Amino acid sequence: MNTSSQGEIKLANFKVGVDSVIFCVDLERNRLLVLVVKRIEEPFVNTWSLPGTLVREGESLESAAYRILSEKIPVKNLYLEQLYTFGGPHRDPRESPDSYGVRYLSVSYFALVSYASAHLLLENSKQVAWYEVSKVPPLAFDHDQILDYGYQRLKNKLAYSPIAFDVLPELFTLHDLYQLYEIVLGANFSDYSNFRNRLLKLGFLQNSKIKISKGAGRPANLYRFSSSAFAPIKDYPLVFI
Amino acid sequence: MNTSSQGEIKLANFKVGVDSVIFCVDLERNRLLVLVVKRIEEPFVNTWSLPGTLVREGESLESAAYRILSEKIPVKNLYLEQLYTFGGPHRDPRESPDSYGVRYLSVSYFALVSYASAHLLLENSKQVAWYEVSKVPPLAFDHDQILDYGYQRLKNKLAYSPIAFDVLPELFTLHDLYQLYEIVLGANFSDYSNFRNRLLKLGFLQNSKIKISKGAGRPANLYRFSSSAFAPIKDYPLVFI
DNA sequence: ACAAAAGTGTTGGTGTTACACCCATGG
DNA sequence: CCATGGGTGTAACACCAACACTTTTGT
Repeated sequence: MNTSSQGEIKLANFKVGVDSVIFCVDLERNRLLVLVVKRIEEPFVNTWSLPGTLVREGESLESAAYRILSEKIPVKNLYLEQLYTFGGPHRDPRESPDSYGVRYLSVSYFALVSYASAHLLLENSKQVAWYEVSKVPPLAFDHDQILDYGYQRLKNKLAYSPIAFDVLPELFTLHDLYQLYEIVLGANFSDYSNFRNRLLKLGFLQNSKIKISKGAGRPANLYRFSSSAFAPIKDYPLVFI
Repeated sequence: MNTSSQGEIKLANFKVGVDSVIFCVDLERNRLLVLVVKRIEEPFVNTWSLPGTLVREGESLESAAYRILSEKIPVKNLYLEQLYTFGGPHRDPRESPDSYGVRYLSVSYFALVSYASAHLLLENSKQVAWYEVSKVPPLAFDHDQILDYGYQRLKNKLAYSPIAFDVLPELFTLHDLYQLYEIVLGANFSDYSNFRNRLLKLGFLQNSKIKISKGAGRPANLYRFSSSAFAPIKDYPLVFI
């Protein structure tokens, strides 16, 4: 960072926004949902957009991300990570010449939240909504692009990281887990029996021996993610698919 | 991004810096190098740091990254991608209370450049240097962290993406390619014969049938990366290791 | 008894690992 | 003719996809 002070060179001044792609897997109705909010001011007033906020004094990027999240849903049982930073000029219409040349930069975050948290808000105001990923309307700014990017990341993360266990309940059946993967990656992403064998062979799923019945049929075992059993293998390249 | 206008809430104002982790593989001496520059002003004056700059008016993040790059080396034959954005408060000492609360955010980029480009600069001033990754001195700001992050990314990219071919010469031997991988990933990352078979089976390496001799021993075939043969498979999950 | 849900087993095929071996050239 | 650098082959094994099958429950 050098500030060579030749006559005409001026540094840009930025406001920094944090926009989040918040996913939620609805296991009851087999849907992958993403959270959108309706803009209440210009630009793009009344257009759907990703939930976001501008970073305040003394606030970190991640805090800002958590702040908007917590305004919408309980911030428990979630996975959050930084996605990408979009910072080109002219990506925000507010960057008009008459606004003293202030630029708007957006640091995007990607989150996966538990359905239990999420559906608290399902009946909420008209300003906030969960859309199925395949049915999201056109979004404000470059948010369509950010959403695509986040969706890709979600699919990759699911294949290589244990993020599913951040949003499943403490105890879950292997069919729940399989279904979560199916909803995100598409049906036939893998044979159930092979999926099951692979996961169990990795050794971090603990059979609680507690049984749970879902109508007719053999009751399923409830499993638990054992972070202590996962710790030693966390740095190896694992594939969960 | 909502600008709720309650009394005391103030948005932070940012300068945005772009810092790059620039790697270069020296095939002649089996070293992985990273570019560092000596700071010529406060803060951290005379400390080594990653090459960076503050974003100017009308300039995109990537342009800024290319700008510093091009000051140091020819920006041909390189791979560049965004790494991570560090934006917490207090990461930059310039954020003192008397500087009107301006925050410094850093968008980091990661680059791999060809050795041919890089060594043009090897004899340069005392302000710029290539260090072996394992011997980099402590860096200014949080640049040690950024370097670590970039090194990780380099290793991952090499395993899953054809970035090596961006920095190898047009024609190269399979041993050159293997050596490049060895330097970055460490010796014994894979058996040579297996590495070779895997790469050839992927089908995008074109044998030019031109032979080249390296002292005694059988001459090696020169290969060429065929981007047209790679295109159809680029979206599949490939492993090059 | 039967259908539904969960869980187990089998089999052919493919990929990977760790080597040993063969080929072409310079000195 | 042999050391050197380059290239090929292969046996054992692990893994994986696909599918059939068994077990346990509710009605």
